Amino acid sequence: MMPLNGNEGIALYAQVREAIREQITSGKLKPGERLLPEEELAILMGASRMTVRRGILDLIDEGVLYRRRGVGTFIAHRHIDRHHNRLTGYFESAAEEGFVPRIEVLLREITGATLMVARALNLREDEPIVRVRTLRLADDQPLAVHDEHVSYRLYPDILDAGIETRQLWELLSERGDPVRRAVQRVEARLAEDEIARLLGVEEGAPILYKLRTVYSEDGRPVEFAICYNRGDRYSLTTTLTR
Amino acid sequence: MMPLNGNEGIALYAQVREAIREQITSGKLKPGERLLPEEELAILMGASRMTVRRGILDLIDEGVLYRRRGVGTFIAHRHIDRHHNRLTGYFESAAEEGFVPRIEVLLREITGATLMVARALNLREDEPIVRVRTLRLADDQPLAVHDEHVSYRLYPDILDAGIETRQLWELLSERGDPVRRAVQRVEARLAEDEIARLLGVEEGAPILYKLRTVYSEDGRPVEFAICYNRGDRYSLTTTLTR
DNA sequence: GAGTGGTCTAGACCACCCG
DNA sequence: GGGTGGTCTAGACCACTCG
Repeated sequence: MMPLNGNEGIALYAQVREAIREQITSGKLKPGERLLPEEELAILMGASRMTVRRGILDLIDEGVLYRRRGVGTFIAHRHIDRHHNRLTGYFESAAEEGFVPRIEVLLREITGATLMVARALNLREDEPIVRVRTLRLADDQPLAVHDEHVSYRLYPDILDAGIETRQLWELLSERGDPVRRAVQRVEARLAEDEIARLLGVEEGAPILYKLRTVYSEDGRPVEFAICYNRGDRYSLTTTLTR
Repeated sequence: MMPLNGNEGIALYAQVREAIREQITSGKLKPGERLLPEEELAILMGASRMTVRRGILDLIDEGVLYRRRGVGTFIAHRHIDRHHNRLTGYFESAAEEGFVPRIEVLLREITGATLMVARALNLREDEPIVRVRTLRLADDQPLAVHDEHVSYRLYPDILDAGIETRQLWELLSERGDPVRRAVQRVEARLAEDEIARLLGVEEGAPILYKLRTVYSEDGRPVEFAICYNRGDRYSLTTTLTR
């Protein structure tokens, strides 16, 4: 472990974190081996113990390291294990997973909130909302139908903003409501007439049905989506921690 | 915000965190309002700024607070928003969600790893594994069929340990491999003959199909499960963060 | 008892945002 | 320019684990 070279503009704890990560990915530190104690790392890297510690804690959070009190900090096996709980847009996901994304707008309207939508968005029933129904295609094959809802009062001009090529909440971010987290629930269902037709599957084909509420930084719900995903082409991965 | 009373044995930052949380849940601090600056809180609560900060950061992680650089720390709306990414056992979940859990062991055997199992557990194909198939019931209604797999070499005596009433990985924890995280993938599928019969549904009924690999603290995969969940009774909730 | 991580302090300087 | 959070320091004491 060498002293850190002066990467100016990057926080020291981040440099510590990446230096340790580099030692692992380069194979100088192997799974199961013990990391040097915080104190020694601090001296070697020319940082305070608290700073080294912060870098280490980041890596523990990622599952790259683990520690046992009174014993030491160790390199975990299988640090391939990414977090799968990042909120990403359709185009981002496509870039990561390597497919060509396309979105077709099937419907856009201003209508009254159903009870389910109203509850999710913290509105009263029948309050005006913008509803956009889109078909999402991956490599030109239908993947999902989304029904997205936002409050019309909060975002009266959202329909003019190029929904064809952007995820709705990317637009919301630019309007001063940066989305920060989402809660989604999935179920298995069967395709019914219209959804089956749109997705190009038989009626009774399996559908991963997903309800997603997206919250802005300040904790307000800003978007609610009902998603019908083709069971044969769509799966969802999650990381759980104890 | 009062000075902390001497709750001995509890870390000061945790007391800070809970004191702030209490101010929010009791309504003394309302959504959208600004929290006192770190410096002032430190003085009021009789702790150092770094300690107060740590408590605040915990709450930000939970989505209870949010902050803007150079501006302040604010109380988020809707702090109902729990993290849904906690790895819990069937009996824990039942206690939280309020149903009566029951597990019936359908099959237990020592067999060779299929390719899928071997890949997940980092073994070679045909290496001996313990396989346990269980039926999980909620309020005496079938909910899911699980096929759980662990390495026979690592846990030769796992079959003697009361799988009927315990989740497999709870036993693993007691054997010195505390489970720490899991990665699971879900898809929608249709029930086929045997699974349909076991779950008490028609063939072609929707099934939430889940593959779950559970990792121990040190990052080794310790358990791999294939789960068939009844689509009409089972849903899965996840929190995503940006 | 020696070594480790867990907590905590009382400062400090900086970057950012606002009026 | 004044207030905020973001980073960083150089110590300190404690709790836990292990031989």
